[in-house]
Amino acid sequence: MTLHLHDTATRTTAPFTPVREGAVSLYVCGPTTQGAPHLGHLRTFLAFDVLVRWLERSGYAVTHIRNVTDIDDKILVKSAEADADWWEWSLRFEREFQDVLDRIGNRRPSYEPRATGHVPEMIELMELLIERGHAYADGNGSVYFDVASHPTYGSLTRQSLEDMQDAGEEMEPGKRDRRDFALWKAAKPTEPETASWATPFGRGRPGWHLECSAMSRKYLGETFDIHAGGLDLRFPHHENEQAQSHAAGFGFARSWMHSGMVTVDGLKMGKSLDNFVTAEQAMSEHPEPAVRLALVGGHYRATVEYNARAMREAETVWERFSATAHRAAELLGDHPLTAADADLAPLALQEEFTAAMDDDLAVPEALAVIHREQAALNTALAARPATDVQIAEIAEALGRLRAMLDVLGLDPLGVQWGGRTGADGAEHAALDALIVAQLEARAAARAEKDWARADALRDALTAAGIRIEDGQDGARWTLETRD
RNA sequence: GGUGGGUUGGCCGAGAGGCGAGGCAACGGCCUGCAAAGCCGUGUACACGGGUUCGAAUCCCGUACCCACCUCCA
Repeated sequence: MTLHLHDTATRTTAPFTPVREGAVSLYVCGPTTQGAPHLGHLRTFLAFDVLVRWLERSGYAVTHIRNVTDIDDKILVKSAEADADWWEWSLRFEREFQDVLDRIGNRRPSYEPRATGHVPEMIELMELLIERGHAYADGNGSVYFDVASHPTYGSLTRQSLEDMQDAGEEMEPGKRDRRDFALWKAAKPTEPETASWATPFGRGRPGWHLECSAMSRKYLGETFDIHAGGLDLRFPHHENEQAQSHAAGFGFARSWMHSGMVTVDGLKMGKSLDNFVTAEQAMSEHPEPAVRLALVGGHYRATVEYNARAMREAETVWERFSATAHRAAELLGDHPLTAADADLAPLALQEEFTAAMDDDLAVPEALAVIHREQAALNTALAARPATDVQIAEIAEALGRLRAMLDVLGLDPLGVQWGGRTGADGAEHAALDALIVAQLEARAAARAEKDWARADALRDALTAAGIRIEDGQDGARWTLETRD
């Protein structure tokens, strides 16, 4: 089986064939930097991070573009409310997004173009659309897309113009049709001067939809492979983008991928319901890889519910992955496959894992394969491997486990999650010396069958957050990460 | 009103006509001085009502309920 991906435009899952052999051009709608990133943002960017990882693992060179909408109505409103410059406000959250995505192990895109840096490209596109009869300037600085001029408008979301719900509000005076949308928004006298740019149509600023058409064209070309984003962007944003680009004569996205929403109590996380959990909040309450697992463990198109119970499960599962990998690494010592920067790319993956990922990134099935590999490795570790052959088998199993987990961004021994020790080297060594001394005292007590003393020593360590596991070759310790 | 998606065992979550996905929890066992960790075992679930079929969670018809989008939204 080759890679199959689901295209939300056709609602079919079909073999993936890129425009250029061996290369994939991907455009992901990025954040509007108006506020702090929440789990919904994380979910979407994580979903497509896994896509990129899998494409690369499959041998494709991926050009991953994710824009930053660094100017829009809300940015202007909120920054004004906070008595801050809009550009400062915007950059502040752009940095916060970057920080949070780094923390959760998201690979950075090839490029992250900002809307404000692409005004000339947008002007060019507007001129092209006006020339072709699909857009008009209202004379006051705004430019609108003429929906009626584009017969296939609505095709992405299978909606007909007639059935579109009437917004009911007052229509902007310059619009010919209520459903026409702004390509360019006229500057308002109340807005700061820095928030508008001169154009042949008057001063104004980018409309939300136009920037994506302009930037995807600039960096990926007039036709590219995949356009991705959150499910809630399908309409109007993606419908409008497609209308602009098609009307301009571009091939635009050959397929669309949309990630499912994050819910709380069954309802979509969002500002209006005030039920959103910020990325910062989630990651301060739970280990980053657990948050990642919770968001990435379900199928990317399915809704994922965020709650304490789900997080507890994610933490448990992550700890088990991590514990198995670390136990194997301890046994293997300085083996090449225990290194944080070990090259996992050449390692063969389980066939079932590959088949699952190739089937529209079926992560739940892929995880089942990982769990099986993990159980096998645990069993092998418990069997006191001693011979070279047995050790080599452990190494191979560890390599397979790491390689599969790495596709999901969850390699417990990788650089992102702290590598071998999970702690700073010097501190860890000092702690280890102290604990080992306690464990030796406990071993002595146990040898004398002084269980009270042995248990007291263990209880003291447990109270300090140190978990003791007695193995056949003595005790090992780990830090208890949970409360 | 329009357009999509969904309803699977205590919980989460795959599957999509016949071979018990998987995970978490629970219970039992092995191991262990005890514990922890690990391993093994135990659950006959597919919203409801009809129908098709030798056989349906999976197909068809109908019903109910939930969610998303149609306004800014990852």
